[in-house]
Amino acid sequence: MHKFILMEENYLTYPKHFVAVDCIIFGFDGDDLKILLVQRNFEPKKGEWSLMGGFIDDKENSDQAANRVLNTLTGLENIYLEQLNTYTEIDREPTARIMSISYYALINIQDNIQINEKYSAKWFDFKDRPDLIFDHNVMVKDAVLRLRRRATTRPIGFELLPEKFTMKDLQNLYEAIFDEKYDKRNFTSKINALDVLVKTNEKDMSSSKKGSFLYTFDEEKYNKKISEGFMFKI
Amino acid sequence: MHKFILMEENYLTYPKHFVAVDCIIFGFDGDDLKILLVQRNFEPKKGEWSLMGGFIDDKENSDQAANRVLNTLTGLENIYLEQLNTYTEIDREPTARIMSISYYALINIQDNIQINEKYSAKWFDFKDRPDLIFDHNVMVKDAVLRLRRRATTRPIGFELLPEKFTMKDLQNLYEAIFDEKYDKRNFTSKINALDVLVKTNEKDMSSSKKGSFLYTFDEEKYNKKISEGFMFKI
DNA sequence: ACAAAAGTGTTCGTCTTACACCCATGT
DNA sequence: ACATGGGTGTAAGACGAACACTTTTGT
Repeated sequence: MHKFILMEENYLTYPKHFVAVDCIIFGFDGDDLKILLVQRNFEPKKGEWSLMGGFIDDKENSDQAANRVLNTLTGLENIYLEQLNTYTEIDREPTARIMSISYYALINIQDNIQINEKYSAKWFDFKDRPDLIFDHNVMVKDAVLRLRRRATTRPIGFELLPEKFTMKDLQNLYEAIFDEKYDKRNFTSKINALDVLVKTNEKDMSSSKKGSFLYTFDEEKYNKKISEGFMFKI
Repeated sequence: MHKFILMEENYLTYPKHFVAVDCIIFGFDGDDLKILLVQRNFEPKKGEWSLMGGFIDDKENSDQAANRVLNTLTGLENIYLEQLNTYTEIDREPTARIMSISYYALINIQDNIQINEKYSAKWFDFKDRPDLIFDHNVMVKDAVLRLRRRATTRPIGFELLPEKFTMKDLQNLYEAIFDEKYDKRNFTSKINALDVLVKTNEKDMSSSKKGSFLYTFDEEKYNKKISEGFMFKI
């Protein structure tokens, strides 16, 4: 039978635990959804692929830890990060009991990122990612579900696309996230109905002879819509 | 500048933390959404209202800890519990740094619950709950958002209603969760379209002279629908 | 002139919403 | 007989899904 441990006096007699964060880092290159993974350079499981993680320090909260980890790996600041789940199985890592709070990040690959070489990190096609250590596969599966939910709730492109993008880019992004194909006409009119994009008069000439118009997000309108609680359903 | 703490060798040099669980316990009495709160019987904030919580032991994961806490308070087993967020602000409690993983529970108040008297717990109308200690108000706000999301994704009545219930009960429950009123005819036909209820030939005579039919959930159909990924939108 | 991608509207069916009257029964 | 809550259907509008042709321009 289990010894009772409830919130009572004498805090200090209770056990303490290692707590880490692990980041599921999503990117988009215009065609495919990507995930940034690191190759472990220490035992156990040295050489295998894993999420980028780090322990939480005494002087930071978990959001700060996740930002720090991400910044150490990519040099980026102010990245979109969202807490997901906390994994607490006793034997989830073999070395010691370590709880882990997962975070997912959305980053725009085009911001030329200087990946810290110390961590042997690599972008993988999401659909073609390697098997990961420990429970990291589960974390990734949970994260993509959240990403999809988030994408139905708000147009997520802000974070994953460059400042200017074509309608095709945006459609490719949604198709990559949901692993589905959409009709171009329906997609366009749904996006236009949202009324959060601004059509610039520049064209991207790289993909066709005709060229396709570039759009930007109207951040103000977008934030207004969010605060009014709109839902974006593809 | 911050000292780097990343996942590397020498796990044991990293700091450890207190980690607790806190339970947001929802109930439904047929009319109103309820929340079960406990009055602290120790300092700090002795006498004030809070969520029921407890520290995570070395030999249990957080789900088990949440179940234990809930069981200690109510004597109930196998309650629907779902992990929510993890709160890690350094000063979220004044005594020591304690991280807390929140869980929400759905319980059917009619199962005559023997609340452990040691904890001076009390059911409050959700809309009329007292101010809570620390960041527990935030936890509750986050929890009700999740409850609403969950309720749009699956008919949640299983957990919050007694085995047999009237259509009115179910409507009252959804109205309580969303704090909105629905049209009786539309509600009924939407529920019927879901095809997960079984109409018994018993009536509840307590609410009217005519009496109203009692329903049960068809658990098999319900699980089948869930696995097919249906969405229940009110 | 042709190849290759961009851009654009309409129709049909389904779902959502608004709305009001009769029913069964106990008193 | 009447008061109380229970139970039911329909019409109008909004929304989602399916679908194909014209435009532009570089080669």
